[in-house]
Amino acid sequence: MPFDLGSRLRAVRKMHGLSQRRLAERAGLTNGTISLIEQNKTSPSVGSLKKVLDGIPMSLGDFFTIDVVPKGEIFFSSDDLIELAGDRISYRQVGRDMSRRAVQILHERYAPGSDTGEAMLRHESEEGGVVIRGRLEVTVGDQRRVLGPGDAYYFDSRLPHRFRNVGDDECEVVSACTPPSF
Amino acid sequence: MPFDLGSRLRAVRKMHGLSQRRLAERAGLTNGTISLIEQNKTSPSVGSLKKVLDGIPMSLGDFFTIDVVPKGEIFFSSDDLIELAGDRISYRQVGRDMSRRAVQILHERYAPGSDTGEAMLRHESEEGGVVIRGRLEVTVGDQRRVLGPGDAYYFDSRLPHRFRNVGDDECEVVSACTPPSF
DNA sequence: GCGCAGTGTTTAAAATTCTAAACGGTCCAA
DNA sequence: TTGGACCGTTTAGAATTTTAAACACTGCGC
Repeated sequence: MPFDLGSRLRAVRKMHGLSQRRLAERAGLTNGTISLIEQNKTSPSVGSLKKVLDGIPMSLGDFFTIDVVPKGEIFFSSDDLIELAGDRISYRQVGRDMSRRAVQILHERYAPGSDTGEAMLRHESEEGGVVIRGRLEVTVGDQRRVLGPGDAYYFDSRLPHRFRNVGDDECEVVSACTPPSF
Repeated sequence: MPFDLGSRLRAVRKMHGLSQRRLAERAGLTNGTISLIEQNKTSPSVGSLKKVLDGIPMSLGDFFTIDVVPKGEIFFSSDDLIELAGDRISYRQVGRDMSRRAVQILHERYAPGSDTGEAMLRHESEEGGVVIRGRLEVTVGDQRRVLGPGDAYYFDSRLPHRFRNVGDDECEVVSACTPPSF
């Protein structure tokens, strides 16, 4: 039961696109320290680890709780959506087992070239959506894909994520956020 | 934002009824170390902290995530239950806002003198119940109370807890556990 | 080829944590 | 009151982490 803190830190750091030196600078430590920690050659003090995480930024609670490898699928092709509907109306579900994942559907539009920027991590949040029109580039952790009409996404919001309209036209998306606000 | 690891450890340790020496022994450290950590006079290495938590036992994730002071009420008098019912049937809810707390109701009986012992902590669990007949001693963290007919409890299962029938007769309880199993 | 800027890694010395033992306190029974 | 058992705290020295600087490697422009 050796807790693999090194790999965990390395995964988190790379997900945020930081080098050892850049993270060390932001954390107020040296790059050597980051290297030793990631190789499990030292066990950092909680204070040092907190400094490192402040440079990401991420809380200690999230660091020890978050799944380093995203569980379940992230991307779904248009055909992968689950049809829940009757005959007149079509409800197509993103993701399979949503029993533990209460979410709320929204409808969004992105002007050409618009960009959400890198979003902060939040605790206990999930989000998903479907692209209706246009081309949307979705980045989740170290995974990235351009989605077209009919494609969809679903992921744990604690992973860093970003949306960009990379098409020439307005982009229309049906998205969902959690927890449900009404 | 100095993370008050010392107070957190002290609270967790006391909830489990351990002295610094007893915890140190179980963790394979010295009592002095526990003392220094709890006073925030040193910032333990993550390895040392893990040893300490193994002696409790508790995971690093739980340690940094758990609420040291239980949120919300724990105990409810008979009058505090929320009536949800119609006219013929009475549904009385334990606790006020259950929207984020999906649980499952059970029906239990305790023979005189029976005792669950100290239960392990589990992640992401909640439980509650109502005493129907008899007298049930409920211990949650550092709080303890003897409940009679009509009284009830609700708490985060990650807190250590214990049930004892302290009466001379069988004790009947309607309890609930999470997550729902059907 | 060369230089340069960027990686991650290693190592002796400085800084910090951890141990072992002592200290002072309370409580309770003899 | 005395003793014993337990409690949390403190402190010098041993063990570990962290630093600072060097090392080795890759990719890119010239």
